[in-house]
Amino acid sequence: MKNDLTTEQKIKAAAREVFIAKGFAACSTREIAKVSGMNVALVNYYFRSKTELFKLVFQDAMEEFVNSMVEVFSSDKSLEDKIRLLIEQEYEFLSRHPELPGFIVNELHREEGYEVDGSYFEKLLNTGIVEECQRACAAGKMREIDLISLTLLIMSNCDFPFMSKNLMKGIHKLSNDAYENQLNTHKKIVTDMLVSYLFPQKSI
Amino acid sequence: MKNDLTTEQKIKAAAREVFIAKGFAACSTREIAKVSGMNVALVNYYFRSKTELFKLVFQDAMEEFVNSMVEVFSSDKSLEDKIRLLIEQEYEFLSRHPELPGFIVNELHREEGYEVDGSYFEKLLNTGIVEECQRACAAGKMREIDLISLTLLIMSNCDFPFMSKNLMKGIHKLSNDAYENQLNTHKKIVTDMLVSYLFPQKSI
DNA sequence: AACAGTTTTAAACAAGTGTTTAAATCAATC
DNA sequence: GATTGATTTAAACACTTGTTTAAAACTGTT
Repeated sequence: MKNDLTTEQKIKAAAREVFIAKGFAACSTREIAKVSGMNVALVNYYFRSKTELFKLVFQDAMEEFVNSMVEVFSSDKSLEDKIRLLIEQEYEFLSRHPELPGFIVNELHREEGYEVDGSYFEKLLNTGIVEECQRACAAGKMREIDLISLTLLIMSNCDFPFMSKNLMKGIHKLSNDAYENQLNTHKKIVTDMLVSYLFPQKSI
Repeated sequence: MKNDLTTEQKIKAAAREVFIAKGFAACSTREIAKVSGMNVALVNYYFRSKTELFKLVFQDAMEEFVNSMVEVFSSDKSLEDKIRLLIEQEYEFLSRHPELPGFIVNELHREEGYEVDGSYFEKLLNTGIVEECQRACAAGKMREIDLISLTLLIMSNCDFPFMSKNLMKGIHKLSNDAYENQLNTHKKIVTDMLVSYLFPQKSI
């Protein structure tokens, strides 16, 4: 098993599992302790408080979430290929961490609570993607669009399909497997739609 | 104020407010009682339990959520206009109930818990929209797309921008007002993108 | 083997949880 | 005005919560 982990690591791993699955409010320190196989007191011994432990878990989640995008923008492909690659990679990443966007979005929602540490995103902005988009727009290679809407377009079409799994399964009466398949075909649709919207073919 | 409401109604209204704002787990019956201005025991007197009360609130939310779409599909406009109108109306509805999709998606997520009562969606299917789409596809008026992906496309691009408000505000360091404005311009983008994807211009 | 420091434990703490009880208040009927 | 029923109340219930305590067990060093 994972007996090579330290107690501290075991607790943090368990906390991540439980926090992401049920959210901050819906789980207890005792549950985290039980999942980690450790004593309740150890949670506070290593992490001071449930809240402090949550902050760590949330930060990690946020970093993973953002990092999955940074690589792509750092590559030296064309802008169109970057978008294609980004969607591809996001769907791959989210297949492995399907609960992550829901976790982040939801915990950010609960009473303005955990503010977003902007530093996560500076990394993303430092890839030069913003300037690249501006240049592409100016050169007429890409549709004029502000960065916020671009972010929204991509995240909406990548994250929401994973977040809304149970809702979609309910609406269309789908099994787990059926929905996984659906996600795969949806990825292609989203790629087509976004690329053809952002990089319209010139009419002759 | 709203003193014309019965005690039962006051409690249910308060429960809705608190449940939607913080989620089932993060709020207590005492908080609901306090917000409603009533005694704790009355919550159980009228609704048997916190869980039972939640089910009522969730059902109502679900119904509102779905009803906002049914009207549009029942109208006698062209399919393209229905899509346009649907997006328009969804953004308008979500401006008034911005926390609704997040509430639904998130509470459905928590441990497979509340299954989706399919009956909500039968109403939607009974509008004949499915057949209309199939006919439009067959006639080449609309891109071939399955109903699930169509649902996903529309909901992703309508709901996610509202659900991710705090995340987006954090990423792009926006004020509340700035984000409200952003939502307005995003609505147009989404409409353009979806319509031109679903109803592509024939190449000459 | 004795010590010091860290790690782990069971137990306790006060505060908060959902829910119930039994008495008090209210409203309407006779 | 007494009686019945529904409504409201404060108090209590047993249990869970996050956190702390103080003792135990373990570690490595002398």
